[in-house]
Amino acid sequence: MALTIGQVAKAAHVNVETIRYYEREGLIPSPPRTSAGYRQYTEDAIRRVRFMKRAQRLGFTLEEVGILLRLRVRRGSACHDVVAEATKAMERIDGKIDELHRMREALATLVDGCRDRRALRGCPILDALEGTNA
Amino acid sequence: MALTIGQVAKAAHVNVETIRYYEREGLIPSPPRTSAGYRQYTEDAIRRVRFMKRAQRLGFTLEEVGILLRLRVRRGSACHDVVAEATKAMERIDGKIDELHRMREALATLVDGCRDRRALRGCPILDALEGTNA
DNA sequence: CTTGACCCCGTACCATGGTACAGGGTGTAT
DNA sequence: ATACACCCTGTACCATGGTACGGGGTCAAG
Repeated sequence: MALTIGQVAKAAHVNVETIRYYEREGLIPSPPRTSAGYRQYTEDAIRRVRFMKRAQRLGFTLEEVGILLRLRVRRGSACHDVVAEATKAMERIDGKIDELHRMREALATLVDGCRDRRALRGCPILDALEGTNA
Repeated sequence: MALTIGQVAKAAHVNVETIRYYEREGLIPSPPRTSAGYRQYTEDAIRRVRFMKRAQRLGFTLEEVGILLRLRVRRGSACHDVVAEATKAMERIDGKIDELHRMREALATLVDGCRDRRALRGCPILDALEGTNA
């Protein structure tokens, strides 16, 4: 049995309006409707919305999320483009992972300093990120 | 010699208005002024702004960035709170890193599928993230 | 057969994070 | 001494990503 918009929203921990907003923006496909006009979703919609929220928390815009969601292998078609786009995305992800590792390091330094009751001069967070690429 | 707002903006690759905005929002300290009222920054301001932009790209809000920037060891003071806050931040960072690794995996799967000219059914990005915590 | 929880559409509004003037002063190079 | 790039304040505006109505239809339970 198909899911209503309310069920999808609940499962994905978002507002009903958010799902309609995504549909308006073309980020999730318009689902089939019942004769009364109710949207009918499958489980896939839940996964999709969860993915969108996850990606947003990682600093991707909805536009970027849309690009990721449209990446899929269609037979005989634009494989080259898919690989190119996916590769670009992977590079950006690697960059993010690196930056997060550096931030983590900085915080660890801060905690250590605190634990040792050593006075740290300056701001370790800034210090630890010193000299990284703009 | 002190830096003008324009020099800081250029070095941090942001707009002059952005720096004034951060100051209004209390995210960077109000710098001293010349007798003519010009703001006088040090190199530190550049690092600070760069850090803010970096953190934003990683999905932190300016408010969260503000909390991170205020984390530092002050002698004799609230070490416990600093450790607690830093630990929380580290956990959130670890979560982000995990999610990014999963996204990366998903993209790698997609690229492999393309390279092998195998037809993948469904969307590998969604599939690879299946069953992860909401 | 009505009540309550849910759905529809449309439009307006909101918070965050800036960006863009307008109107005026500064500083230095020629 | 005048031009030009830069600084100041204030206020208005903008894009993104939603959120909140208002006015109305739907459907299952009692």
